[in-house]
Amino acid sequence: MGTRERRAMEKQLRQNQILDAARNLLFSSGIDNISMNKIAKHAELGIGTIYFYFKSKHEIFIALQMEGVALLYSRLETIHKKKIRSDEKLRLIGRSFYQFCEDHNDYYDIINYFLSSPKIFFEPELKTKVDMSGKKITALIEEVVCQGIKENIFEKEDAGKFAILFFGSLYGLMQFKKFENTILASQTHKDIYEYSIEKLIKSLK
Amino acid sequence: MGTRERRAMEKQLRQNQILDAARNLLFSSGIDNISMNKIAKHAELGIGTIYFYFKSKHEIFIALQMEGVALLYSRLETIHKKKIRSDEKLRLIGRSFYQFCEDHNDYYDIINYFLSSPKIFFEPELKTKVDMSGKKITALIEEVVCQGIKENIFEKEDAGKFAILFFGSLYGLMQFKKFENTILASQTHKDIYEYSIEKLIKSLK
Amino acid sequence: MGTRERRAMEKQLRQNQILDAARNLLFSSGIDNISMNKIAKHAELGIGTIYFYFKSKHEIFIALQMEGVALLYSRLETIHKKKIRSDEKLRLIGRSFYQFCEDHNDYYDIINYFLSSPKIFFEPELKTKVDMSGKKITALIEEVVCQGIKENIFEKEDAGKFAILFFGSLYGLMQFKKFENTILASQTHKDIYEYSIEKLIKSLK
Amino acid sequence: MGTRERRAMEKQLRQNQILDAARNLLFSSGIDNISMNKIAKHAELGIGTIYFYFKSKHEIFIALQMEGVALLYSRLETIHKKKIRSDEKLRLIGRSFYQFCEDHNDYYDIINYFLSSPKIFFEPELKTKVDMSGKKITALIEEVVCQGIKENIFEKEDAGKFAILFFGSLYGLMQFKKFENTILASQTHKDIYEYSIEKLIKSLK
DNA sequence: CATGAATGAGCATTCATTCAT
DNA sequence: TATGAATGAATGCTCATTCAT
Repeated sequence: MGTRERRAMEKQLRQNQILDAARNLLFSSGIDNISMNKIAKHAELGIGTIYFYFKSKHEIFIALQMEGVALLYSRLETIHKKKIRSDEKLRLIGRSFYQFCEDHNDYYDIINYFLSSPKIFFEPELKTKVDMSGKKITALIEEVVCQGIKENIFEKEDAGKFAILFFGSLYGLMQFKKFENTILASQTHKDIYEYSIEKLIKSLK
Repeated sequence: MGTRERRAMEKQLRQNQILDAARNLLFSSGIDNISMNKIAKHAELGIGTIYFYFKSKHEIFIALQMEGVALLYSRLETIHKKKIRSDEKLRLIGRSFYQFCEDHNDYYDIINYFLSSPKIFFEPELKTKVDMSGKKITALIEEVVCQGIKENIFEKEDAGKFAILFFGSLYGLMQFKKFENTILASQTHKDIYEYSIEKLIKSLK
Repeated sequence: MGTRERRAMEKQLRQNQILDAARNLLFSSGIDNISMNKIAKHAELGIGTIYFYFKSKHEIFIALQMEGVALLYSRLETIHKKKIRSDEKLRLIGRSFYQFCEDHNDYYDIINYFLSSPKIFFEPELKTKVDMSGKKITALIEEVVCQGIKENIFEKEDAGKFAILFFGSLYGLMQFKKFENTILASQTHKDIYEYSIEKLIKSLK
Repeated sequence: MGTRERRAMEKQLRQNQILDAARNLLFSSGIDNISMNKIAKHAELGIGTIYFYFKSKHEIFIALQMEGVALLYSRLETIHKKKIRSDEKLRLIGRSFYQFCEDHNDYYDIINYFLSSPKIFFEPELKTKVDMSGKKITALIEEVVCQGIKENIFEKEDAGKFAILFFGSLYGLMQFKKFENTILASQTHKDIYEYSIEKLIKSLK
């Protein structure tokens, strides 16, 4: 392995080291309690070093968000690759998103962070990056719907619109998890979520 | 009017004065730019006085959130009172929520703030308050659905669950507004939103 | 003494405490080594307290500058009040400025700071404040010149212009003090300065 | 061309490359926004490389300052070479300095930076370098005055002293440019400057 | 020669909150 | 009731410089 390659690898390593620290922090103290100095301390690096690898805090957040979306995407992709009916795929996708949010509170928080932050907040360049990574998710859902239409499982439909409805709805519903003991009263959040998946799928038929 | 009553009224007055200032600030500088000192200056009161009437910043935010929800509720209520078919009611409710978000970016931001902040964030007491105010919204939707079922416009249905699906979905979809030029690509957000309303209503039939 | 008066006095006191700290720091470590945190530590106050009394670092600098100019002005005023010929007054003013720079290296540095900082640097409001304080100096010189003209000591002259030439020249010359051992070579700076005063005065006759 | 010479030339080249970057930065973002890292990036060189050619930021600044002074000097020299009366020369020199400050705000700022920084600031060695480059300016003026004396245009005079008065005055007056709308009130800065040149010249006669 | 990763002190400023009066 | 002075930890970020490779 040449010097250059080793250098590149080390650079990658450091970046991961920083991202690891940030992710840990995110997980343990919530998104509002991450600061660059804390990340540095956690990563056992000088604060300057952090800035050497990431231009700003935003950039770290975005890297994390993209990690999260990539992880979610890979889960959904696995489902998409299965040889099963499209309606079943949608069902599994819905559940998979739920599971993802449960398993990765950290990534969920950060995706949420981007989805819910006021409109103009990130520099356009970064925003586009984030958005595009999100687009992969809805695109995948769209494909599933298209497939279902081809298979005559679903009615003819604007698959692109439905994909956004589907993902947007599930995202919105996830937020209600925190109302389990108040608004939701007697119902469990999980039940409502499952019900919603079915309802949405049925609306395609 | 007795002393006690006058006292109570004055208290109410002061509280409103503070809330007015906070609301103005929220509107003019965004949710991230509100500080207690700024509120005090705006309200032309001492900072100590603010803390006399609200014991924390959270409390002020919650009061504002409740205002927002109340405003939204009153809009929805107006619709509910109309003598129209339940499906039309749902349609109008959906649109009304959209309009509300457009008209009251300030309240939208603050409702969003509560809906999207990490799970354990507020003292339980305050949280309950917030949640309950939100419950009124879903309860109203539930009523509309029940009515529709009675009228045989909708199929028999778990109205409570549907209400949450309906409101959760629309809320989730609203967040995608900011992707109008990226994820949504060729579609307008408004179209997708309208499409979603119809889809959801249809799923009841 | 009422409460209000005591309060006002205490406020004044604190402000002076802060300004004292800043002035000391300025004197001991030069203008580039003053930071708000250092001022706070020196003043034995919390950093927040500093910001309670002064909106920004600029404001402290400006307060200091105005102190300095006021001090210089008072020295010049004393001269102006004397019952002596105007040419002698100018001579004393020139020397007085020199002495002032020697005695108050700290104030000299800060006046210099304002005089030599790039054009657009301060918020207009603050800039005006500073400028106006400076104007008093040139206005006083102008008066002296006018008086000299009336007394027929000086030729008829645009006193306003000359005042600026006079003060500007002396200011510029002061900067050359630091070249005493290099550019100035065999001459002493003081000699050149004295020579310049005389030359400028003579040019009025 | 031997190896050694080529080496020397390459060195010169690199230095210029760095200086170019620094100059550009100086011009485009002002003296307070230059950092070694920025210079490196601009010059498309490693930061280490910069430090190989200049051992500190000061050294770069000094190189730039000397460039500036050299440029000013060359302008003045052109005037000095003309076959015109010495008084006219002084007039043109004065105007030329004014024009130089207007044309080269960047160099003006950096010359100013050296002229106005607190006394002991640079390592003696560097300071001497800077000072000497400045000396050339006053020496040239001195020559002009000497010539004028020889030509009997000017009275017998200590030309060295006058040169410093002349240049110091004009430098000081330039600083007042920024007060055009405040202290200077109704007068234009340019008028005052012109007036001053004349006054200074007349004082020689 | 040339590189660029690493440092960490330092910066100006903000802010929710407390508490003596 | 009402005030507002005081706090100090915390924030994101910059920068000149070093040094191992």
